[in-house]
Amino acid sequence: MSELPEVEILVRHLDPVLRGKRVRAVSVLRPRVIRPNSAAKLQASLRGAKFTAVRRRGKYLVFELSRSRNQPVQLLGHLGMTGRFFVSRKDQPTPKHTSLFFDLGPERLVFEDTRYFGRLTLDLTPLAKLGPEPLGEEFTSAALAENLKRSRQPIKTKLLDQAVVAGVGNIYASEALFRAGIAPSLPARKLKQRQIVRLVRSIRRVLTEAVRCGSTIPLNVTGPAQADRLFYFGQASGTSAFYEERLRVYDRANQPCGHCGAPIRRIVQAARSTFFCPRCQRA
DNA sequence: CACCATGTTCCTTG
DNA sequence: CCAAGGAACATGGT
Repeated sequence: MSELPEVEILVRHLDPVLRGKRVRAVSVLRPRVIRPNSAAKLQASLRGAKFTAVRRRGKYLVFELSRSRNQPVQLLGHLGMTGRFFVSRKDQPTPKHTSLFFDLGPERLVFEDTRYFGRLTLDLTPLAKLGPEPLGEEFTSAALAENLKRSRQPIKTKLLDQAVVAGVGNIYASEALFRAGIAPSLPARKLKQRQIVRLVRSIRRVLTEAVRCGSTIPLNVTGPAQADRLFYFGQASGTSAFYEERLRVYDRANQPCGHCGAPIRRIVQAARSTFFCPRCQRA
């Protein structure tokens, strides 16, 4: 969960379901998720507001609502590592690690998050710090080159910087570098122009394929609210294998590279796992 | 018990 | 001031 493609798919499901629904109340079970705003402030701002749209920016969900007299409110959501949003009937029990839920009348919008790294806030300043959308036209090789040219950081680490490109996480950073044939340890400023061009294309391709693949996965509705519209995906037994088959290097340490047969290696960079083919991605 | 995990922010160090 | 590294956040799986 929770790199750009997963958030994109979630947003596509949530948008038509939430549009027009009114927030009757907000129940905050874990006040820390609302940092830095207080729970009381969020409840006061959202009570009675109506969802008008749900969109995505980087890995953030942006909930747009309208209060009385058409006053717009925006709410920023981040899934962290394990966060999930889903809609279920009010008579269904909420899961164990529910951070918060919105009372929508007969239904609820539930924010479940096992590790509680996720966030929900009225503070929109995180959006201002994000770099270009990788699938938008502002993400060009010239823009990427500008961001890489002064950095000695390994390119893999640099791709995780949301100010460089918004939405790439640990899985797709490894995948994009594999497809571009670039060693993850290469210092960012050492990339040649043609490598940067290839990297931009690889990032776009990897993310686009993931969104397309996720869109075709039947939603996994196992769980406490089986009959309801739950937005789990890529998580359950059946769908997961299919979903992860597309990943060519991530979590494949010691398995043969699909291109050359050399064993995939796992290294640690900036305290995160990186997977790559030492033969297809030479330093 | 040890180590690992899809993310971000804050603190320290150079 | 900036870049880079590491801890912290919290819980569960292997």
